[in-house]
Amino acid sequence: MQEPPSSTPEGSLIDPEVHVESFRQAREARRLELVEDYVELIADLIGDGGEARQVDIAARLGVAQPTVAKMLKRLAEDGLVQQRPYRGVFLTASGEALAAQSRERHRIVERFLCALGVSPETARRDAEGIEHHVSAETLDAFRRFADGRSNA
Amino acid sequence: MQEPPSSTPEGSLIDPEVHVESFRQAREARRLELVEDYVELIADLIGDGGEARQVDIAARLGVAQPTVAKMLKRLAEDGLVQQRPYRGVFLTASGEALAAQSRERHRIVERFLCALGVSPETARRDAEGIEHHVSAETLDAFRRFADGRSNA
DNA sequence: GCATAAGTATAGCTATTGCTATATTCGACT
DNA sequence: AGTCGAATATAGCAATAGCTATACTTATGC
Ligand SMILES: [Mn+2]
Ligand SMILES: [Mn+2]
Ligand SMILES: [Mn+2]
Ligand SMILES: [Mn+2]
Repeated sequence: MQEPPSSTPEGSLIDPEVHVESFRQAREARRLELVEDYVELIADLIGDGGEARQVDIAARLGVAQPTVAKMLKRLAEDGLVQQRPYRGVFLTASGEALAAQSRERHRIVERFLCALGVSPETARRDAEGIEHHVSAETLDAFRRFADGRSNA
Repeated sequence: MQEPPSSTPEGSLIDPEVHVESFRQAREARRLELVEDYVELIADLIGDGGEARQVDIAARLGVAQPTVAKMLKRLAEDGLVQQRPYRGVFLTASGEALAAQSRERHRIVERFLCALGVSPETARRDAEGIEHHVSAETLDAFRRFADGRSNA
């Protein structure tokens, strides 16, 4: 069941080796989703209140505190955050870099959806998931569109 | 920029109870991603070659065959597919319904990205992930934009 | 200074999604 | 019919991401 030339009836399917690239990219993006959301949220909490506590992270993510504790340990192992026991968590240089990048992309995606005519509430909700699957090229298209709409 | 009263320094953070809604929606979408991709792919394989075999599903998703076998068992338990041992897998009525809906949304997202000026290759890759996080309202905006561009 | 509340750490559980290795079955060809 | 390669089934492992329950530490109020 491969059919390189052209003999099959319906043709909604592309080449398997091309098809698999999309799924691989989506899986990779899914793998990074949580990390990006965490560092972005930590950066926001520090910027807003000077510190990022587990309870606040847990409340905003909608998960239990031990879930946050476990993830912070992993982020620390990955060199993205530095945590002091029974204290808040802080971003390392690479953590800050990833946070800044994630936040900027998030901002652009949300602004783009609004520019397209989506309500602010829906734009906020959908952007939280969409942001992680937007490539540099698509992000550029989003940015251009949103800029064009606000200037016009 | 929320701060109903006004006391904290920076204000990039919204109300926690509003914030958590976005994360919950994204988590729920992530939970359904794989199921949607599977039924959509199975529908395409059946439409293209008359059957959906584990090897072909695995090759297109870029995962190992036992990974597919395990997922098919779960889809069968959920009543989305029907599998005959050592034979291909087929969609139930609800499986077909979910597949049709997922495929349509996928198609609209990819077409939208192309209409926005993104290259077909990037549109294909990004759509594979973005599709799962697009709400009905956003999908409608995508559809309108793409229709407008093709008519103009 | 101490009691108590709040926050954090830790243990242990489950479900999901991937993998490799191997046994079994099916199908096709001689 | 028997053989052999391809496909499937199954077992067992690991990482991720969630949970509850509970112990421990810190901070606050009196
Ligand atoms: Mn984000
Ligand atoms: Mn997000
Ligand atoms: Mn799809
Ligand atoms: Mn997809």
